[in-house]
Amino acid sequence: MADRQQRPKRPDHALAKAVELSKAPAISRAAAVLRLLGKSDTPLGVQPIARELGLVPSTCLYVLRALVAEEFVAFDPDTKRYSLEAGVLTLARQWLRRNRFNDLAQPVLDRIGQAFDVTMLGVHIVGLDHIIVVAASQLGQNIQLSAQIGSRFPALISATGRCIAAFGDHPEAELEARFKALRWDEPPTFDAWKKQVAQTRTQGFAVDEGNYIAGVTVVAAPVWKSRDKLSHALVGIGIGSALRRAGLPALEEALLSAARTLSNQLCGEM
Amino acid sequence: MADRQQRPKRPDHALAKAVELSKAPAISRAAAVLRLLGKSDTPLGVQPIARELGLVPSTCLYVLRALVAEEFVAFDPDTKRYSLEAGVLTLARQWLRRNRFNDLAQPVLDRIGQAFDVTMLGVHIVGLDHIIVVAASQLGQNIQLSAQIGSRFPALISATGRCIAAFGDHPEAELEARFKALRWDEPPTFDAWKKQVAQTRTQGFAVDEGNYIAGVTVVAAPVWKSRDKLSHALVGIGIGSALRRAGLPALEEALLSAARTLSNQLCGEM
DNA sequence: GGCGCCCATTGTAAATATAGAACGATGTTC
DNA sequence: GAACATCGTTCTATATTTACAATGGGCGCC
Repeated sequence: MADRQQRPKRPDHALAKAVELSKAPAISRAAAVLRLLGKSDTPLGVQPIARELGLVPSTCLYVLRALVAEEFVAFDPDTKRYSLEAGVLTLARQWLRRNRFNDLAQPVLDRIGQAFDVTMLGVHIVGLDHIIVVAASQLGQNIQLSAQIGSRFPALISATGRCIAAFGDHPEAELEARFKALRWDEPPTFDAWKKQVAQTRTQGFAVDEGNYIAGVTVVAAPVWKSRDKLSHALVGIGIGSALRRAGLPALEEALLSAARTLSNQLCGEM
Repeated sequence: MADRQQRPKRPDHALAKAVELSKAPAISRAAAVLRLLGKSDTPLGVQPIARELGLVPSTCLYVLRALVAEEFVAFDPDTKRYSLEAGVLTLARQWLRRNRFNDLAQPVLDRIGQAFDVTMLGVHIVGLDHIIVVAASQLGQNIQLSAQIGSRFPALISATGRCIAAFGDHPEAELEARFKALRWDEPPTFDAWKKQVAQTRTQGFAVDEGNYIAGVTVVAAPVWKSRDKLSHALVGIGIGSALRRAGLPALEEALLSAARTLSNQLCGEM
C-alpha cells in the first residue's frame, strides 16, 4: 500500500500523461500535488514537490499558491513548507451529506458488527480501478474518519472484488489483466477465482477466506443505488477461526439481507 | 447558512477576482466548481454550473472533465450531470491522519461531553476568516463525519471568536470590521464584546451565554500547536439553563485544563 | 566566521488553454 | 406529433500561462 520511493529519476509518468491529455493540465497538476501532500508525513517545500512530480519549480509554485488561496493547502511562512489544509474536510463533509448510503448504512454496520463481533465497512465502488471506504463500524473504539473512512483499495481484491466481478458485467480480458496486478497474501489462481466469482453470482454474496489477508475472513454483499450499476457493498471482516466457530453462515445471511434492504431503500428513493 | 439564489445576474465576483490574480486560474475555477457541487443538493449540468460561476461553457466542461479524471467529481453519462465524487474523502482522511490534534482531542472531547452532558467540538482555526470543525463528540449517536466535522463558521463568532480575538494579536480595526459582519441571535455591542475578550485573555477561556444562539451557552478554550500562533480550540455547547444548574464553572475548568494538556502535548512533540 | 550549496522566487519567449460562436442532439411544450 | 428551446459538445483564434534561466537569500558546512 505504501508507495516506495523506487523512482529516483522517473518523476510520475502517469501525471505527465494526464497533463497531456487534459485540456486543463493545471487541475491535474493540482490534484497530483494534493495527493502527494496527502501521502507525505511532513510538510514539503516547492522543489521536493516539483522534483517528485516532474514539474518545473515555478509552475509548481503557482499551483501551490492557488491551492493555498483556495484553502486546500496550508503554507508555513517560516519554513516555506506546504501541507494539506482543513478545507478538504469541508468538501468531504458535503459529499457525505449528499449520499444517502452513508446515513442508511451506518446503523446497519453498527448492528451487524456488534452482533457478530466483526469490523464492518461500507464501501463505494468507484469503477474497476478501486473502491473507497465510506462508512465503518469498529468495536472498542469510536468510529472516526481517521480510522479508515476514505481508504482506497484495488477494486478486485478480496470479497468485494468478487462481488464487483460477479455483478459488474465487465469483459473477462479486463478482469484478468487487473486480477494479475493484485497483491494477496495467498493469491488464488485465476481459474479458482473465476469459480468463486460464479458462485458469488448465484449465492448473492462473496467470501474471501484468508486469500487477501492470511487468517482473516472477509464477507461482502453488493448494494445497488440504481438498477444498472453496482455502486456499493457491505463488508464484514473478522478473524477466520473465530468466525467459523461463531457461525459464518449467519453473518453471511445478515449481510445479504441488510444489503438487499439497503438496495431497496436506495433504489426506491430515486 | 443556506446560500440563497439572490444573484440572478451577478455570477460570483469573488471567483472572477481569484482568477485574475492567480497564475493558475484553472485551479481557482476547479475549486469553485467543487464548492458549488458541494453546496448543491442535486447533480448539476454543465451550463447551470457555468452560469452560476460566470464561466464559459466550454471552459467549464474542460474543468469538469479534468476533475472527473482526477476522481473528485462523478459524471453520470445518462443524465450528463456532475456531482462530488468520493475522491475528496481520501484527501480528508489524509489530512486527519497527519494532524495529531484530532487523535489527541477525540478522547478528551468524549470524556468531557459525557461528564457534563454537552456537545463537544474540536475546531481548527484557519485564520481570521473562519474556523473548521475537525472533531466532534455528541451524545446519543455515533460520531460521524456527516454530523458536523468539516463545518465552517466565521472566526469571530461565539466563544471561539472571543478566544481568537483575545489570543490572536490582531489589529483592532480588522477585528471591528469583521465583528460588524457577524450574525448573532443576540448581538453584543462591540464595546461589551471587547470587554469579554479582555476577560477571556485574563481567565484563559471564553464563554458565550446566549449571544450566538439564544438560550445556548458555548464555552471555548484555546489550544496552541506552536507557541506563536493559536491554531485550535476545544468547544463545549449546551443548553444555558441546564448548564447553569449543572455547574458551569466545573465545565469551564475541565475545558481549560484539557486545552492546556493538549497544548503541551502538541507543542512538545514538534 | 566565511564560503558554498540549495532553495524560493521573479522576468521573459513560446507553447497552449481559454473564450466565443456554431453544430447536433435531446427533452419539452403546444 | 411537430416546433421550439435548451443543453452538451466541437472548432478555431488569441490572450494566457507555462517553462527555463537568472537573481537573491538562507542555511549548513567547512
